Amino acid sequence: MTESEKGPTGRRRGRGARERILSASQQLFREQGINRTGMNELCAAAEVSKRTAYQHFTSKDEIVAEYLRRFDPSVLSGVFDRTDLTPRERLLAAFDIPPTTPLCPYIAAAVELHDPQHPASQYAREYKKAVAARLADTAREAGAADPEQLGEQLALLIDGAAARTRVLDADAFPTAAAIATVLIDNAIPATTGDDRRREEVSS
Amino acid sequence: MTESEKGPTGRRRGRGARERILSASQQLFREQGINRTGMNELCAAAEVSKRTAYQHFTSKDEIVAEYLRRFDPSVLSGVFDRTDLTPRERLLAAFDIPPTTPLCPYIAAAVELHDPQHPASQYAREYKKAVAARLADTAREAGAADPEQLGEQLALLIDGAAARTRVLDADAFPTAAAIATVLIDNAIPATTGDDRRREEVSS
DNA sequence: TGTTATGTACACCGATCTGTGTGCTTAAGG
DNA sequence: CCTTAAGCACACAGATCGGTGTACATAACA
Repeated sequence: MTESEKGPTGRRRGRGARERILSASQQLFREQGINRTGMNELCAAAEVSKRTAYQHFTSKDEIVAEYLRRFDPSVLSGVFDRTDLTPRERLLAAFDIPPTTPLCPYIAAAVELHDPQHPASQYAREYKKAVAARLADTAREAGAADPEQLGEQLALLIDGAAARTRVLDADAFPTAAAIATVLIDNAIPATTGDDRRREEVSS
Repeated sequence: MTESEKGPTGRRRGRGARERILSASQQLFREQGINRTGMNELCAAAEVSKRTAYQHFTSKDEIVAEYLRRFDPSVLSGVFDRTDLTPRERLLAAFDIPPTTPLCPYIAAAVELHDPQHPASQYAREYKKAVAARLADTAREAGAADPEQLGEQLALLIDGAAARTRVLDADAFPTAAAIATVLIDNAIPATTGDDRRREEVSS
C-alpha cells in the first residue's frame, strides 16, 4: 500500500484524477450526450472537484476531444487483428457489434459539436478515414478487385447502421451485414485469392 | 392590396407570424443546429417579436417538432412520383441529392434532442419508416424478390451516406448509389417484370 | 518539522438559455 | 368612433452553463 487508496477523509488517490474524469466522460457523454452533460455533473460522477478538473484540462472541449481519442473501439480494432478469421470473415465480423452503444460516438460528436474545426470533430474525421483504410487493407488482402472502393462502401454501411439504429431505436446492423455479404461476394471474384472455395467457381 | 404588406412603421402582416418562424427555423436549425439556435436569434431572423412567437407556440420543443414536420423532403417525396422513370430508376434517383443539406435533419434532431420520447424524435422515426416503406413499394413495383428487405437496405444506404457526409465533410452519396446499383441488380432478377431489357436476360 | 504538490469544498462571475410580464401601437370591423 | 385582435419593444425572472478565486486539508519529501 504505497499510495493508491485514499486519505481517510478527503483526496482520493486512485488512478489519478485524469483517468477518473475520462472514465466518467465515457459513460456520461455517451449516455446523455456531450451538450447535456455539464461539468458539475461530470466532476461529481468522477468524484473529482471541479477545480482539480480544470487543473488537468484547460476546457471542456479538451476533455471532449480526449474522450473521443480514448474511446476504446475494441470491437472494431479487435476485428482486424483476429488471425483466426479469413480476411473475408474479418470484413463481415465488423458488423457483429449488436448491443454496443446508442450511437457511434464519432458521429454523435460531429453532430453535437456542430463545428468541423473542433478538435473532436477533426479526430472523428481521422478515425472514420482510418477505419475505411483498414477495411480497404483487409479487402485487398481478401483479393477484392477495388479494395479502396469496397472499404469505403463497408465503412458507409457501418455508419448507416449506426445512424439508423439511433433514429429507429432498432438494431440495423443485421441489415448492414446482409448488404456487406452481397458487396463482398460481388467484389471478390471467386477466381481470386480468397483462402477457401477457390475451385468451386460458380454455383 | 387587401393586406399582406406591412404597416408603415411596425407590425408586418405577410404570411403570418407562424410561417415566418417556421421558415426561419428551416434555415437556422439546419445551418447551426437546434441546440445552438436560441429563441432570440430565431425570432430576430423571423422578424417576429419573442412575445408573438410564444403566442403561436407553447415552447421551443413544439417549434422543433413542427419544423421537422414541415421540412420539405421535396427531393425524396418528389422522386417517388416521377412517372417518367422506371421503378428501378426511381430507386436510384433517391441517391441523386448531392449538394442538399449538411445532414439529414431527422438524424440531426434525434442526436441533438437525445430523447426518443421527444415529439420530434418520434416523428423522425415515423418519417424514416415511411421512407423505407415507399422504397419497399417501389422495389415491389420493380419486381424485387424481397421488396421489404431491399427497401430497408436502400434506406440504410441513404442514412449512411448522410451520416458519413457529415462526419467526413465529403459527399458520400455516390458511394451509396454504387452500392444501391449492386443491390438492385442483385435483388431484381433480370427475368422478373422490370420494364425494359426483359429479353436480354444475361450478359 | 516545514515545504511543496495536489486535492477539496464552495461560493461566485458572466454569459446564455427558455419563457413571461407589461405597456404601447397599429390594423380591421362594426 | 370604439372595440378587439394582433403585434412590438424591452426588461426581467429563473435556471444552467463553463470557468475561477479562495481558503483549507492532506500526503510525500526534505
